[in-house]
Amino acid sequence: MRIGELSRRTGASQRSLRYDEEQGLLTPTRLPNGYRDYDEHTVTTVRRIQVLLSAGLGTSAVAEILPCAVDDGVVLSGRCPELIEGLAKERHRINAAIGDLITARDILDSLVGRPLRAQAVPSR
Amino acid sequence: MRIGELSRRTGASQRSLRYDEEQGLLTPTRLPNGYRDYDEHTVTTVRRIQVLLSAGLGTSAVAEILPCAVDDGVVLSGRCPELIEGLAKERHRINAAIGDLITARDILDSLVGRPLRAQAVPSR
DNA sequence: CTTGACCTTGACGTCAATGTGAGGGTTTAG
DNA sequence: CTAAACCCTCACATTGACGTCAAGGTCAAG
Repeated sequence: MRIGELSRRTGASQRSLRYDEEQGLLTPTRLPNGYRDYDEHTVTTVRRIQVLLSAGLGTSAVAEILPCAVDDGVVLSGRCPELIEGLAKERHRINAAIGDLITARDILDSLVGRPLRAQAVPSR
Repeated sequence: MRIGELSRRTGASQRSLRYDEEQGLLTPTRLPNGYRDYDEHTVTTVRRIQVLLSAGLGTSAVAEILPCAVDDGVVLSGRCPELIEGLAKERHRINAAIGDLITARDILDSLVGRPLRAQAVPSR
């Protein structure tokens, strides 16, 4: 599929898709006329990218992570060896961010007079 | 207290503190020599600002929210009338962000082969 | 052949929060 | 008096993920 359809189907702007490619997150083939040609699978990949970026990972981090998840969604735990360390670090960052968000939400709630629920921090 | 001490006690850079003032988040008085003079209470305020900003709220949103929480930490549910709407919106945004973070964390976990736990999304 | 929808590359603009540096007062200690 | 540690106000630089515009190729329909 070409960039327009991919954009429509993912909600990502064409600019973003080209930017993702520039950053090594996507590697579409080219049609004879030079147009980008994405395969069906890419729709899923783009959604993953959107989630990871919106979670505050940088494009470079996503670029490291992404190729490990490419194959059919199969878990490739053993591969991507020295990467796991970085992942744990990102995971930690994310847990911290979740904590911050919950704290912020509690502040908002306290302003509205909404009682704070006791609730487990969703981490491990 | 002057800006140096406030910076040390909150971890915020002096630049950030001046920026926050420029954005209307802080309104220190001035000493005869022109130096900013913060009261004790400001330490708490700055911490709140840090949490809200790191939660993705913009300075303008924080500027709206903050004055409602100023008085001794007492809950001012009734006041700040038409603001509550905006707060609910921010709350929604935050919950969505939390959801994204959890999704992202799950992606990371699935890469490491860590099993996903069933867990409640911490919202209401 | 022309119109319009689609695609290309390239480059400059934006936004928010903050870094950084210049140039210059003030206050305390020696 | 002078150095050192504070503080001040500009004001330009930076970062990341885009938006936006320019100038132009491609292709199917009429």
